Amino acid sequence: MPNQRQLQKSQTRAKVVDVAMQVYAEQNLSTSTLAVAKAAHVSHGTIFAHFPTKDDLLIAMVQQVCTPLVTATDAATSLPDFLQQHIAVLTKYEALYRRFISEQDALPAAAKQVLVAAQATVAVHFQAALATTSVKSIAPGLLFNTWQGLVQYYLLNSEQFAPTGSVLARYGDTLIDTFERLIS
Amino acid sequence: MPNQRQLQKSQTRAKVVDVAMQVYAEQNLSTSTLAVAKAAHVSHGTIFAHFPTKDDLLIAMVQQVCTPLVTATDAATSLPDFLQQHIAVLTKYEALYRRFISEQDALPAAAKQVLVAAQATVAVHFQAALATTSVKSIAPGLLFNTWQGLVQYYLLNSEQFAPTGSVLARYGDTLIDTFERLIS
DNA sequence: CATTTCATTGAGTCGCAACTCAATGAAATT
DNA sequence: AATTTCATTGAGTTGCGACTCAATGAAATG
Repeated sequence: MPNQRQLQKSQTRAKVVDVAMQVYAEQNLSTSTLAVAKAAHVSHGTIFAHFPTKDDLLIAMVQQVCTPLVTATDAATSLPDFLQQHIAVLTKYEALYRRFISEQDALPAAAKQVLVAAQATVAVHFQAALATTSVKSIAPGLLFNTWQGLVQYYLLNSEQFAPTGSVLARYGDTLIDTFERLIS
Repeated sequence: MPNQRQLQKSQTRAKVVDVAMQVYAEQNLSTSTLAVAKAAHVSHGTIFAHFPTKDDLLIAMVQQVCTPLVTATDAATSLPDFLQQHIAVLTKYEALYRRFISEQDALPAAAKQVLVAAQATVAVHFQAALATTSVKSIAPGLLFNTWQGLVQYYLLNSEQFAPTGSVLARYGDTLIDTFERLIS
């Protein structure tokens, strides 16, 4: 029984989160809430009518990104498949995900926890996928960290690797290939 | 002919940089210059008498860290030696170096350039060291990025890997061992 | 139709951080 | 000894960002 008011409210909230994700994908996390309000064509006060603090808005954004990460990697059937899926989702949220990992200290503790929890789950999915392949005698945890490190390294330095456009679109396949060679 | 005044001035400057490095190793880069002044037991104005802007102070700090990185890795004679040296220097500046890579967007462009240039030089040293060993047929650049990614991954997530104390002191050897196995 | 609810507004408050500058006094110069 | 230089000081200025709240008017309710 969503009446017109409730509908309007939830739409506004969704719009704010959506626009905030675009804004923070392009500008750093200390960008003002006023800038978000302007981009979303709502008043500054509206932001705070929906999110008590800026931190709460950030948390909502982090959740929005982490959910697909977890579900996509869960569906993976093999290691190559996992790597593909992982890159695919990250590519979709590339710019914003990059902010999250590179400006972790600007995130509230609660958001960090969400990020860490998601990463842990992805690690579990990695190891499940890994079990289908035979690899070197290296602890699976270290293999995951190597993979994650490699991907994040390209993300963090995307300005050098791909000054314009998506690093992962450009180097995703290379990264997958390199990792598969390393562990075989 | 360093005057007493000139001596005093350069000492003050050195002290400010030194203390700033300690402060920013512990707190994020948006920590106020006033906090640095207090920690260094100088007035707030003194900071700006030596550094026109906060950015200039940050640049001085980045240079202070990058110099030993470049010189230490230059001296490396073999790949294992390189990895050792690299970890050794990073361990010394661990907390601060972590800030630099994790809060790059808080750094002025000039500081970023210094960081990027240093990294490029270290990469060259890596490849020189790599030439002494025979490894898989993977582009040397990708191998370096894998190594760098692995190390930075541990640094960025040091809170999880080593909540108290140095991650590299604890995992440096593991990282070296893992990397050497991967490429052999 | 009258009354109440409530999402939205935007001007205003509060606090903090970078940066300024006239004043101070000790060292350098004459 | 008198005068000048200059490193240092810290109270003050400026700007900006998060957050508040009384007002508004359209939708819900009776």
